[in-house]
Amino acid sequence: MSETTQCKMISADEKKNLQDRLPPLEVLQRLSEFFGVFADETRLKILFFLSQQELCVADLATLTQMGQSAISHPLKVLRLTRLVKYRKEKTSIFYSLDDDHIHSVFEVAMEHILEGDRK
Amino acid sequence: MSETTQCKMISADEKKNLQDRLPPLEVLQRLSEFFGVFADETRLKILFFLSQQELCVADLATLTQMGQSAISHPLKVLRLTRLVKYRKEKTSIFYSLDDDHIHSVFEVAMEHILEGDRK
DNA sequence: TCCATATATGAGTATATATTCATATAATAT
DNA sequence: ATATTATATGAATATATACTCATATATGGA
Repeated sequence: MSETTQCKMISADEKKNLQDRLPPLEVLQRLSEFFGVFADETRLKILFFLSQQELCVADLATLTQMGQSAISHPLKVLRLTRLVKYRKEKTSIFYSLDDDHIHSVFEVAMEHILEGDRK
Repeated sequence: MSETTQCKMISADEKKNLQDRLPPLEVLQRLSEFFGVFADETRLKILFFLSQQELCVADLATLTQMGQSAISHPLKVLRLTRLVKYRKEKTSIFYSLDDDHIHSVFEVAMEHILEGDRK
């Protein structure tokens, strides 16, 4: 914040224009939160398995070879961000994906990664 | 890892099948790193401004109202992940976007966020 | 050559986050 | 009722990460 550098290749008008077009902070916050959910290997594994089929918590723990609590916590994050939904059956809780966009998100990400490999 | 829960609604065959289809850990790592880059408001601001036009570091600092170092560090992350490119001109360094997918990434993310609002 | 400017980098710190452990809750079965 | 099973949750800890400050580098001009 306290800088001496004053390059300003852009004019005051351009500056104002650009700043005005910047999405509101609230939107930026929600965007970064959204991406943050995908920035974790455990949650990615869960999302992958759920993209294949509906699964209960215990099975997700088995599949990921992680503890039950280590699955419940990320599942809560996925619930709160509305990426998964669930239904109860007896004492089990079955989770499934709750967003059509998830596949698109992965596709774009994979494109970027694969493109990097080509270079 | 040391759990007693053994729900296993899925069979041993299903389990093996699902685990085999899971993308390799290296891919999952790179995916989570990729998303992690977008999980930061400062980097999102930088990416937005660069989506509008090529800019030097000092201008990015002015636009974001952050210090020069606070911009250089995230720029390094964006460079290493190949999301931005740069060119030198005298003592300035001009950054610009280096990935066609970025717009798609944002579009999908915005769709999710807006959909959540509707509910 | 010496100085000024623009940017990069490393260390330090403060904060966020993932995992573990222990425990709570909720539903079922005996 | 009590025990059992599946899941959720809170606290604690360990690790990662963002920002600040100080300094280094690199380029151009005097």
